[in-house]
Amino acid sequence: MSQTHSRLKIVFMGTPEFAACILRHLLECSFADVVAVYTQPDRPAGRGHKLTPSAVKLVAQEAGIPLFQPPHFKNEEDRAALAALSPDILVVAAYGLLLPASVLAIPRHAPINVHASLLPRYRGAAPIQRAIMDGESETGVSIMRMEETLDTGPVYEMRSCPTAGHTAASLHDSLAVLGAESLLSVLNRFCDAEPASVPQDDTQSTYAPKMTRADGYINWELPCAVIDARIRAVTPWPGARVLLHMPEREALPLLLFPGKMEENTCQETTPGTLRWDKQGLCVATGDVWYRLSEIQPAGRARMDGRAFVNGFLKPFASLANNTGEEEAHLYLSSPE
RNA sequence: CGCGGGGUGGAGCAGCACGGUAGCUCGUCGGGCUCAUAACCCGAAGGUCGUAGGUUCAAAUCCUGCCCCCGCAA
Repeated sequence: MSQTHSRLKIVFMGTPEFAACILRHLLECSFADVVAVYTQPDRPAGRGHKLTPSAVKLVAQEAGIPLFQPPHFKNEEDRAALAALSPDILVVAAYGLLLPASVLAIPRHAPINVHASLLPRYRGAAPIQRAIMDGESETGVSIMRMEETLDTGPVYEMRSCPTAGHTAASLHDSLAVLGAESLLSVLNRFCDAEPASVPQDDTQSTYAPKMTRADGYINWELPCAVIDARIRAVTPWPGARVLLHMPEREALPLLLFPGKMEENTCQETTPGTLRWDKQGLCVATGDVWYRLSEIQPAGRARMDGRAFVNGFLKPFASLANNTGEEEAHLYLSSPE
């Protein structure tokens, strides 16, 4: 692993946690020096609209690495500042900016990118969520040479990872680590010469557009497996959103978290119907019952199914009819 | 000063506009029933009602400051 060649001079560009994870790995790398970090300018975020630094910025600051936060590279002086760093390689991961050719041409060796999918599939902004949502059994990371067009460059290396049981959040974390490891492997080869890369087959490409709130709406008439994949894909954002309709009360907005598919069929029951017992609650889908593990009512903390039944559903046992198992109805949340 | 919702025994909630006995569904502990049970019956423990002040004969309830949590928005 140790090289007799000089260490690689790297400029890193990234913004959210996915990028921060990769940067942390890069900082521990024995054959690369991160000489500067670029990240998106601090933005107002969170309650109170406080100016918030990106995850990458925090890592860079802690490591004492020079930090740049230009809003874009349209100005000659910003490009010149980057060029002055004379990087061997530009490493980009979820930076949030489409880099112009004039910037991509700056590094001596190559501008390379870590993308969370098995290219050419799932190019674009939400590859992790989209892969889960589509029911893919496997996804992964790709290390590629950047081109002017988004996620189209030749690929140095890909590593795959199963999606089973993952939420977008957990898969994101796994892929960030996998991506970092794969990146280091590619960089290591760069110490000698630019490694081989294979062009993407554009005819096989698919696009993974950014997630929207509407992606979190659930159609209960679909098969349980499809619904489960969708809920996992939108967790934690935008979240599986539904409205709980109860007799003589305003509909309650709910955020659902991934649960478990039951064995027993619910063909006799209208999809979306909620049923609860001592263990918790289930909702009817197109085929089998889906047991909800955690629910978050509007304005409340996340809680398990039993707690939700105790506090929110039991009071209705008296209003509705009660005979052992109780039912209410869940409907799709409708777009305003 | 972006908008709104919350903090009540271990959990989830009700009670607060009309101040004055701590409620509900669970959990826990003890006992009973049962071949048995997350089932059922009986009983018990457990609460500074987020925090600091104020008003009042009296505050979970009204007023003010502060802390923490959640959603929207970014």
